[in-house]
Amino acid sequence: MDNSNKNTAAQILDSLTNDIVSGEFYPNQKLHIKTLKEKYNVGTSPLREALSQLIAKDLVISENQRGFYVSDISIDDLYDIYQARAKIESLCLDMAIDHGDDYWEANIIAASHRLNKYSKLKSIDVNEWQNRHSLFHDMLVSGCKSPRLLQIRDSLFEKSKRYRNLWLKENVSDSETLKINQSEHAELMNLALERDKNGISKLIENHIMTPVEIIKKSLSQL
Amino acid sequence: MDNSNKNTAAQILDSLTNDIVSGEFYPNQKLHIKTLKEKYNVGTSPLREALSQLIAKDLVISENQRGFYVSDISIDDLYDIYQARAKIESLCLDMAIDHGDDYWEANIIAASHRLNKYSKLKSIDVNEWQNRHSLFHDMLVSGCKSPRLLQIRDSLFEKSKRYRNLWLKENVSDSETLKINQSEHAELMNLALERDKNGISKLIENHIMTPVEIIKKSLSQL
DNA sequence: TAATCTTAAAATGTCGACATTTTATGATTA
DNA sequence: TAATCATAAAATGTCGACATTTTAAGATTA
Repeated sequence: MDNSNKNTAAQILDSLTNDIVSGEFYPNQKLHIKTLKEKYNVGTSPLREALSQLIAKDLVISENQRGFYVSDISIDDLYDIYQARAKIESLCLDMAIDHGDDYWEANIIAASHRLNKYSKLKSIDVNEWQNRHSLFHDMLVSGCKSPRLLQIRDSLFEKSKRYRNLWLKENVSDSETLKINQSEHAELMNLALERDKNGISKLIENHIMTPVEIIKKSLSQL
Repeated sequence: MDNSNKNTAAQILDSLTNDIVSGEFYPNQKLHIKTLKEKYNVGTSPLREALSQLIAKDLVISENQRGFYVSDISIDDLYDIYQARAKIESLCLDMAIDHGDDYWEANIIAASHRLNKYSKLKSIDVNEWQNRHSLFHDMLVSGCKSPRLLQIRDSLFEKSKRYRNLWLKENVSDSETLKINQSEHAELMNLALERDKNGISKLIENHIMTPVEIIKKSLSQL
């Protein structure tokens, strides 16, 4: 959050990550050291350190003496990422139902309320809606109490953003999709509070996999 | 494998990773730039690039202007890592049972045979046993066909190695533990071939969690 | 024309130097 | 004595330079 306490490398890491995930840099695009140095106004060392972290996060690849490239995307990978996300989310919910307490329940209800209220507005700011949407799902899984699984969940979500943003560029938020989503969210909350593992598992996997077919279409048009 | 094609940064990354995972560097140990430069005979840049990748992999942490440290370990984290491993392994097996074909089955049978034969020897090289053991489990999950999940599995396994090596330093391989393991391995194979999802799920989770209590004891003695 | 070779330009990866910050040491004060 | 402060030593993070490799362009040959 507060960049003043970060070194240059950590700051560029944020910018670079964002520029890749948002789609400003295309899949497979060459990342020229010189260009990046000028763009972010930094020297060689912190830039290469940031790129090194992105290698470990699979957002960038490098070949010796041939430089850095944005990781490629593919339909296979799209499907794999989303399926992994669906399975991990389901796993987290399963564990959350085992360990969630009254506070967990209360947080879900509160987040659901905030999402609901906003979804009914006439004019919707997509960013704000996404914030509330993410927070609702975060609350559901928060009960699982496993830092590592939540971390894995986050990193998969970050990777999936690349595909989603690609899709969002062409499709503005569809109000019909939004309503389907809303009824699913209500159902997710109920199943969580009723501690229905099987029910929530099936629903969440479908919920997460929903955009895949649409994104797949956008992808194959490129 | 072949370092000749890797740049210095990638080479040190391997060495550093190994030295941390094997326990040569202790948890929380300060990693002085100067010392490391001398130890690995390299300059600042590739060293810091390697450390940057280790940050992304959670094996190293850094504070601005205060340098690099080996990540800490804890009983909570030990438990979290192993539980995440158990759940992911179970998930992979579940998917493998869905997608595994004749080749998958054959590979399991072959790997099981190699592990079995070696386990019955009078004098056992722990390294060789571990290779065959890992390969057996690799074959079981290989049917899941999800690169991302398998990658997550690998990275969790790497993290768990730190704890296991800590434990191995004090406990030499116990032949009794080994025999229990062997019967579990046979049972795992049968359940896989019989496509018994529920059975294999329970067994694999127990199988993976077995060492946790023992490691926990070693840890609390430090 | 197409393919190969040569040469120039561009880009990468590594190093050591340096400014800045942190840490350790010893002096000063209450 | 204990605590605070000042100073010196050590360590970090960033930069620009440079050697090496790759890429591009043009010349040569079949």
